[in-house]
Amino acid sequence: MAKYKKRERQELLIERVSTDPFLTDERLSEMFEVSIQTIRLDRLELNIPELRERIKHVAREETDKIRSLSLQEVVGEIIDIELNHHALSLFIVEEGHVFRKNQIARGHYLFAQANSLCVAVIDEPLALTKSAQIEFIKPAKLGDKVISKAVVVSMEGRIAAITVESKIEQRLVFKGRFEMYYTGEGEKNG
Amino acid sequence: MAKYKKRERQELLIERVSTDPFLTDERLSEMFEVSIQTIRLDRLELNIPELRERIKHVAREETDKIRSLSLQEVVGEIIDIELNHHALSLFIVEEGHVFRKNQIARGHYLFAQANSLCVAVIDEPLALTKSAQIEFIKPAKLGDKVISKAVVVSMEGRIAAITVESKIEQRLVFKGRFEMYYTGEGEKNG
DNA sequence: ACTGATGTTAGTACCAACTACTAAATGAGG
DNA sequence: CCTCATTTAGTAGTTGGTACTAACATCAGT
Repeated sequence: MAKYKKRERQELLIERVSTDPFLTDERLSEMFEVSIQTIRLDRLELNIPELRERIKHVAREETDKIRSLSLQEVVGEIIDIELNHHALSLFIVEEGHVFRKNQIARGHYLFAQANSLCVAVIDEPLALTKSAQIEFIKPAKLGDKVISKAVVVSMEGRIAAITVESKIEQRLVFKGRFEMYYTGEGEKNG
Repeated sequence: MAKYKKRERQELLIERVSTDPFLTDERLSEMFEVSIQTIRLDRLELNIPELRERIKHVAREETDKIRSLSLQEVVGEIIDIELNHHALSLFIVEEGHVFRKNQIARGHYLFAQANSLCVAVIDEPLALTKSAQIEFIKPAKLGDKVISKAVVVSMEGRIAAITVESKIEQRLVFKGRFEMYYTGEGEKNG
């Protein structure tokens, strides 16, 4: 019994095909040392589509992803906002955001969430970060839902001061104080 | 002459196929009201591969993008490093990094470059950002090459202090002071 | 009006990578 | 030994092509 049992083989098959969708039945049959027909029966039972359909699917999916990635301009989803006063956003920690080793989110994603929120809360044509003091209190992990709240403390002479607090299940994980530079209609008066 | 001339048709063909790689010769022949053979001759002359190859190409390209995006773990390319002392990285501002309105790079990308560099320069199994004070001195624009330099000032009691300066053509655009928390082999002794 | 070049269409044989189906061989367990 | 599950073999048909040959069609120039 050099080969696998049906059950075993099918589990491995799922894994192989999902990590490399470009495998033909022929290649797979060589890998598992079974006939092509067996592979086809397996795919049938497991509802795995044929090579071409898999590739097509990948191609379709990925053209979609390009869109959602250029929308990654803003990190986190804004769930409440009152311009020039405060704003709330939600950021869910996904695989791409964490260190593989320990599943902890890279700091710059938490920063990015806070920074995006600061840009969004300022109701002016131009808003750029001027400076920030930030603190990472607890690490955020894969799957965590981070709620970030920005509060505008003051807006004077083209500089807004904003405080941000990010929490996971009510626990503070990040806080920061941002100074934003802005210009806009009011510029004529100043 | 309801149809197009050869020249015209071929130009349109390129456009159609590049905007939608999923078109079969049959669909294309209907669109241009010519025979399938004509479409095939056109593809041959224009070096346009067949449907399946086009799809495969898209799929491959995009799976690469995913990889390079999850490799976006580190923002910027490290060009010189001496562990626990200093490190240099290059970050080129691309379309995805800027505000569409004014082509200015979002602050969190400059932060991410600096932050990644701080993580990289610490030669310990775990290194997390604890706090940072940062300043954005001048905006970085589309196409700019940002060189970031991190210098480790001290490493004591699991906390490293690092200063970072980022420049575009010798001009300072960003600076920051990072505190990194780290643990490693030395943990047993502490 | 005839000739030639260019462009278009038709048709055949072949390919990869399948699906869908039937049928036979093999194995492992009771 | 028998039996049921599993595996293999083999055939016909599909899609979306390549590669090639041959037959038109069209128009331009002489």
